[in-house]
Amino acid sequence: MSPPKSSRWCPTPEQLMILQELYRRGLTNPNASQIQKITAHLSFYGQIQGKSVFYWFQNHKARDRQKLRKKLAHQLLQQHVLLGLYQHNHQHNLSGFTHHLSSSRCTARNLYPQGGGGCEEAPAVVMNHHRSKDCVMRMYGDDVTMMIMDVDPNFPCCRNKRLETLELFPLRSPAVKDQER
Amino acid sequence: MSPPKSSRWCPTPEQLMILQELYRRGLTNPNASQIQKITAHLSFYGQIQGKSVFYWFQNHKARDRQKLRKKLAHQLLQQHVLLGLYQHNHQHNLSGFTHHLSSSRCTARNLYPQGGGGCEEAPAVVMNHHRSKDCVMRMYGDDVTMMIMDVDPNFPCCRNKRLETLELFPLRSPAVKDQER
DNA sequence: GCAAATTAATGATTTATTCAAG
DNA sequence: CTTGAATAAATCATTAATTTGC
Repeated sequence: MSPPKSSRWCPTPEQLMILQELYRRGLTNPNASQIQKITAHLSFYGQIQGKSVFYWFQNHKARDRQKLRKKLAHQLLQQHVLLGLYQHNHQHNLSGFTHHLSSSRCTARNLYPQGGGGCEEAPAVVMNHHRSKDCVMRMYGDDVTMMIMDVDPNFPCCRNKRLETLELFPLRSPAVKDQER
Repeated sequence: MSPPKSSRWCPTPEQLMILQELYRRGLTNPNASQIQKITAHLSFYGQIQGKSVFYWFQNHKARDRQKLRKKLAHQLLQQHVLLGLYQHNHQHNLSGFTHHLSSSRCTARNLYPQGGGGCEEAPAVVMNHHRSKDCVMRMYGDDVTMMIMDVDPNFPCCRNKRLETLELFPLRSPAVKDQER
C-alpha cells in the first residue's frame, strides 16, 4: 500500500483550480509571503511545498508570455501575408508559421464546401492531422484516414482489467437498464 | 429526395446506447483497434466513421469531467465558507477529509500516476535555492525558507492594486454569479 | 399547431498541458 | 532545455430542443 511516491509535486484538482484562479485574478508574481500563504491553504488538499507554488507561478507566467508572443508574431505575419508583403521568394520560409496561422478556421470543409457537389476534385492537401496514442488520423477534406499503428498492451491506462477482455458488444437482453447519470 | 446530408454524424439511439454502455463500463479511452471494432458494430445501425467514435469518447469524457469539476468547485467553496478554512495556517491533520475530497474523482492519470492516494513527500536534504526577483528561497527538505529581499515596484503586473492586499480566498457573497461557459 | 427565433447539446477542431526521453 | 507523444481543455459549428408570436 505504499503510496506512489512521486519525485515531484502532483497538483490535486483543487490545488490547480485555486492557483489558476489566483493567476486569473492577476497574481502572477507572488512574493514570499504570498507564497507562504498560498502554500498553507493548498496544503489542505494535499502535500505541497512552497517551492512548488513558486515554480508553478514561474512556469505559468513564462508559458503565458510565450503564448502571447507566439500569437503576436502570428498576427504580424498574418498582416504581412495578407498585404502581400511576402509575395515572392520569402513565401516558403513562412511555412512553419502559416501552418499554424491558417489553421484557425481554414478547415477543409470551409475551403472545399461539400455543397459544391463534386465540382471540386480532391482537396489533396493535408489540412490537419491528429495523432492519437496508436493511430494517426489525417483529414483530407471530409474524409479521414485512420492508420492503426500499434496497440500497446503495456500502456498504463489498461490496468483496468475489464478492459483487457472487454466485450464490446455483449448486447444481451434489451433491458440493459440505462440509468441516466 | 436526397437524404438530409448532414455535415456531421447524428448518432442513432442504438448507437448512443451502445456507446454509453461501453463508457459506463469503464471504456473511456479506446485505442485505435477498439475504435475500429466499435465503429464496425455501430455501422450496423447507421452510417458512422471511426473519427466519430473517437470524438464521441473524447467529448463524453471531457464533459463528464467538466460536470464533476463544477460540482467539486461548488463543494470546495462550501467547505471553505462553512469551515472557515481560509483563515487557517498549516492544518495537516485533515488527511481523511482531504483524501476524500481530492480523490473524489482523481481524473487524469497524470495527476495520480499510480492510482494511489496523493503524492508522497519529503526529500530530506537541502534541495536547492532559488533567487527570485524579490526573494531567496532555500529548500531544506520539506521546508522552504523565503527571505524577502525586495519588491520591485516597477514590475508591470504590480499596477493591479488589488494585489497589494490580495485576498487569497475572497469568498464573497454566495451568489458569485457563476456564469456558465 | 407551426415555423421563425432562441437556446441548449453535442459533434468536430484547434490549442494547451503534461510527462519524459534525448 | 528541447522535443515528441498522448491527451485534456477550449473553442467552433451544427443540429436538437425549446420558446414565442401568430
